[in-house]
Amino acid sequence: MLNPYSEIEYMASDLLGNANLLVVDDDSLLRQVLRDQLLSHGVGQLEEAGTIAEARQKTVQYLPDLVILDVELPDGNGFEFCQYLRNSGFERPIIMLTGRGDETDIVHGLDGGANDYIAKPMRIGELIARINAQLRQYSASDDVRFSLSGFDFVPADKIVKNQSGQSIPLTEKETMILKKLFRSWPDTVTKEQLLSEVWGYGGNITTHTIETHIYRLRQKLRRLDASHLIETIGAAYRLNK
Amino acid sequence: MLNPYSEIEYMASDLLGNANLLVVDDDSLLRQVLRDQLLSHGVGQLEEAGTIAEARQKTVQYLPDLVILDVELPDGNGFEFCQYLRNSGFERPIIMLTGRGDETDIVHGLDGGANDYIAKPMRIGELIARINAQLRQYSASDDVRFSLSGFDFVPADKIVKNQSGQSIPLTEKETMILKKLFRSWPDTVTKEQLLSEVWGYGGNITTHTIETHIYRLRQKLRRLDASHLIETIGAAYRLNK
DNA sequence: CTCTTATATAACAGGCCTGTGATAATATAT
DNA sequence: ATATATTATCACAGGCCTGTTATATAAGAG
Repeated sequence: MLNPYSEIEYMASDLLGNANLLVVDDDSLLRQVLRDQLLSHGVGQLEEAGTIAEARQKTVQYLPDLVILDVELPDGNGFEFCQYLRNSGFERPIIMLTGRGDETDIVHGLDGGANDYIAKPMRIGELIARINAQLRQYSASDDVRFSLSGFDFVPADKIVKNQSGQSIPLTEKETMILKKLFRSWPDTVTKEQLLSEVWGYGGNITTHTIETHIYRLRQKLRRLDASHLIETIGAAYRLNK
Repeated sequence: MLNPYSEIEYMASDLLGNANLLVVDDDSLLRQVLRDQLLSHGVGQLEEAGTIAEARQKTVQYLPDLVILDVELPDGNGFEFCQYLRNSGFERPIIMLTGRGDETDIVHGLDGGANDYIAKPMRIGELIARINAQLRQYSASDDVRFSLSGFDFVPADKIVKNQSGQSIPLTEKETMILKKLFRSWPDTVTKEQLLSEVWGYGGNITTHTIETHIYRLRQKLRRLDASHLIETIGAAYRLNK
């Protein structure tokens, strides 16, 4: 094996269920079908837009985790909106959808910043799988952001925010621990897991050090009225909704 | 705009040219076609494998930046090899290739850890675009690794290595600066760019601070016989091959 | 060539991060 | 209920990180 230590599980870890999707398409019938299918396949939340203007507004309002974007829209085309989103700092996955399966379109879409491109009529299972693949990749990206019951965690900035807009800076270690906790949610994370994930194999550290770091994290979270966020489950920790 | 400050360029930044691809397919004719097409489209380096055994060996030997993987192979199937790679800690993009365009296969492939899935016969332009899209995403991921003329830089571990195996730890700021330099290569990076990228808009910092950090980086690099790596170009810095 | 400006090098010091020791509180077992 | 083990809380101190100040060197202008 290339790396015998990292045993990565490509299991569910319910990415879909925690995802908030935005579907942009002018065909309201298709939107209806997508809504039914996606929600029944476990998508957490779903917003819809029929025009680019509407999509722009909803992107700001809901900051979706992933955008499904049709190319042909009444007030413009999806390629331009995709690039607009990218230039606005929107880094999350965009899956383009189109009736035309032209190679030119696909290249155009992908080179314009889309993450994936599916031709209509698309198969719902494939769409779900591609959505999952995108969410999985994004969750391992540099600029991932986590949210849980109103609290935002931005690893790249090393801060946690609450709904009131208060934000508290985290240290390096605190950020790594919290990242592991968020990524593992709703599962628990043992101290041994934290040891190997955060400190690696060179870390001559006892589990007591972890307890101290958790204590400090809780202190900071308390200042955001989120003292309940980290709960102890036996010899492990877990994020609490 | 969602974020008026981040103006991301989805331009070339020659990801393809610096990429080392591994093509796994038992059809040697197809491999030949792919080789010709990919290299003529600017792919930097390309390795080939006709069997899983061979693919396994070449993955370890060359650590390719991206794997193009056929499903049907003489000594096993691509799905299993894909999962094997993931369980071995291989995090880089895998694009699966298959004659069958069954939805089941696509779902199976993507859920098994593949990043993308293309049905044969594939169009070379689409393949290139999808390769580019994957490389782009990977370059923004957590576990990206950079290499330049024998020097390895692993942002996640905050270390630089040379061919002799010597490695030197970097500080947070040094890592961020080096990451920006590698990502921008072969372009130059001005001090203003470093200011906004590394320190952001709250940083009450003069450009002189950057000069000091570059100095410290060069000191460490000198210990790896890589003193030439960072060169000064006017008011900017650049990585030197 | 001289003056001016930009960059490189070096040393300094405050501050934050982090692991550990010590004690209290809580959970678990017998 | 008592003893034992585990976890939480708090204080401490060494060390590393980082921005700044100071000086030397190099580059560029006129």
